[in-house]
Amino acid sequence: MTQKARKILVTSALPYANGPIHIGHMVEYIQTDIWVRFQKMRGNQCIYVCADDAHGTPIMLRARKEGIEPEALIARVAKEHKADFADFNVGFDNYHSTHSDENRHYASLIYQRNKDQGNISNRTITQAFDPVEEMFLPDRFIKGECPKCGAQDQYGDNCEVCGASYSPNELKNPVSAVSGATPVDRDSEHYFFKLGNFEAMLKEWTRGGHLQDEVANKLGEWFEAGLHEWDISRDAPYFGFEIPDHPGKFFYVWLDAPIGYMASFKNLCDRTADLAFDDFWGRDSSAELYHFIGKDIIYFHALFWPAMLHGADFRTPTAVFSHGFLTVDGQKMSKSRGTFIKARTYLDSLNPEYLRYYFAAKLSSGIEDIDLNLEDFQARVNSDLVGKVVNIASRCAGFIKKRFDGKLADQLDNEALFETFVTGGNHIAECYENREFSKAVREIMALADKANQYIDEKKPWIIAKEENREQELHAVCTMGLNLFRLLIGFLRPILPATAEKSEAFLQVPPLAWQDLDRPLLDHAIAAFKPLMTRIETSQIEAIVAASKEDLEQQGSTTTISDGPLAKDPISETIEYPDFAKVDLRIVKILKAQHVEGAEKLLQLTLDLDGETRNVFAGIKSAYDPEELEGKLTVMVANLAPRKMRFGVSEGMVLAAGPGGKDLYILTPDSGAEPGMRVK
RNA sequence: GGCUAGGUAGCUCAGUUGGUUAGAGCGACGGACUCAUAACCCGUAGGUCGGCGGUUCAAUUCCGCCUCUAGCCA
Repeated sequence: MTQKARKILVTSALPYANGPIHIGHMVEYIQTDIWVRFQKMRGNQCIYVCADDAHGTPIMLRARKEGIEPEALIARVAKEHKADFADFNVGFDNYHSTHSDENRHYASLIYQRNKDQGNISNRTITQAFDPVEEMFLPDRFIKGECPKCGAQDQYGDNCEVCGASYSPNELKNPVSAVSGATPVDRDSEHYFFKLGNFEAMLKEWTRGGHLQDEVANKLGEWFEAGLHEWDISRDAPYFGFEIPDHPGKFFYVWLDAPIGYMASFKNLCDRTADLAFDDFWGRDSSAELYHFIGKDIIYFHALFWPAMLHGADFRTPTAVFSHGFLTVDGQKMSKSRGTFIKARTYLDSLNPEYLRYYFAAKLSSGIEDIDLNLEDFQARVNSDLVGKVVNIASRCAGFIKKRFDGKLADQLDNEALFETFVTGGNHIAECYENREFSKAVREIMALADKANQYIDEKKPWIIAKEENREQELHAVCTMGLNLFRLLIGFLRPILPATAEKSEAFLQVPPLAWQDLDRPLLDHAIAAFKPLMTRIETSQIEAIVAASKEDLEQQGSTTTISDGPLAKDPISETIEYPDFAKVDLRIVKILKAQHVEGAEKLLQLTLDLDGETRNVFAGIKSAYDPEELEGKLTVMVANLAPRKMRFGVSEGMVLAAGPGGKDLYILTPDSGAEPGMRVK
């Protein structure tokens, strides 16, 4: 099987340079790295580049807040990012920055070529402007009351409480999140990328096998809605590249971010012999180009990016591979639960190979989210890697060392079994190629089980005690170690450091896939040293605890301005008669049910000492109906009935919290009975 | 609100182009073994395949509605 080596360029999405890498990010870099290492093991030319995404308003403001130049901020963050990736054994061939000469060059070139082709337009738009800071405000830097539900402290594009989407100028009492000033409208000329010019090209491209089916489905939505022009400019002050010939106007960060892939590759070309930029990016390039991304940024990579490239006479990607998000113990990563785990926090306690293995065991070619279940993580790594795989070497190595002077026999005990492994390897390779890592892992572990069964069947510890069976013992242990060698070869893309240690133990050069169909015979090996140790519960607890500490530290440095009281200050003072007008009563929740078609509401039937009330409460996101029934709570009993879309609501139950899952209804102390007044 | 995905044993996941007893690993329980990092081997128990309705001789699998989880809506 002498296949011609493929030329492949691979990227992961560029991490944003205003914060640390966390384990959610690592899903993508680990997934990509495994695929790249596999390709390299297969003998292909595979180049993996990435960079920090260093531009934009958040970075400018963050630097300002820290009292440093943006360049200093991004230099510091780049150093941290590189260390995190290196320590997770992510083997970039180059890691660059979007704030680089190469990127400025390609951003300007792509802009200019598209402009020459008539793909850029300009017009004046009205935007919110902070008169104190003298800057235009991105939507997420404007806060105010939700125009639909009145919730406080909502961002300029949508409400976290009721889920409504709106434009920033609809917010009530808007304030700039930068200065606290009230924004004013101001006109500015902006430049737009005419995505509509590429409709035919994109329709063909998105259905042309370059995307996963579910992603192509999702994009159908955009085509139906019609392709809008994309605003690619921002006004000064902005940290980014000034648009050629338009002083004071800058490229929007999302324009030059994907161009960072090219810039990083160019940077590598410039210091590598025999690596030519055009071979990979020229319109007629025969090389393969793959982008690994999260499902949240499909839009940019599957529409704007191919269009920009096409419009600028560059090749388009061979494929864009999207993956899902990481949840921890079934929920979004949470700082308060200690599951918002930074890469560095993990590395302080645990071997990166564990997480690489666990992610691999969960990753498929689809875009489903994957869950890091901490208990399962520990059990699975200990059982699969330590108990099964590494143990195979451990249980054979001693005999070889003590009885055979560290030398393997010149033949295998069971060639058929060895062949089974080799054949299994073909399918495992297919799984890697198709990014079905969880399938690959399942098959590798099934083989590991077979290896342990084999050893158990042969019982070398019994043979060793009998006379005249030296040769048999030698062959069995040689067999065991050869099976181990294949397993490590198969796992090498996932566990590069463990593979390296194993290669040192076996005294062989780095394993390539093509080496795996022949056994290692008549060969001296080194003394066995434990390759990997078990995960202790205390190590996981340490990570969770440290992640909670991070939160506390953050809390103290950003002063005390983050609590509920700061977000929603105490209202103006009232007199007792005002309060007395509100008739609060204890009620029993007789019945709670979902309301068909309502996203936020539960319908409650409340018992008020014989009288029943029908109340709609916006607590669906926080409570299951079953858990409410039978509970006592507090209601405003004399609130005027209000007609809602789903019926008349006769009062209001009291609950605290910012919204979403964080809503807590009030419960009286035991002894209270329905109908009692609260005062 | 619209859309794209997902909801299968205690946990993590396979699977079913609709068809007799729905699978694996881990965990639990029982046994065996001692070469090995209390690892490994053999066996047992565990599931109204998210809910309701429809199509069908037959649905976990197809269709509709509902519900929960995640993401996107330039």
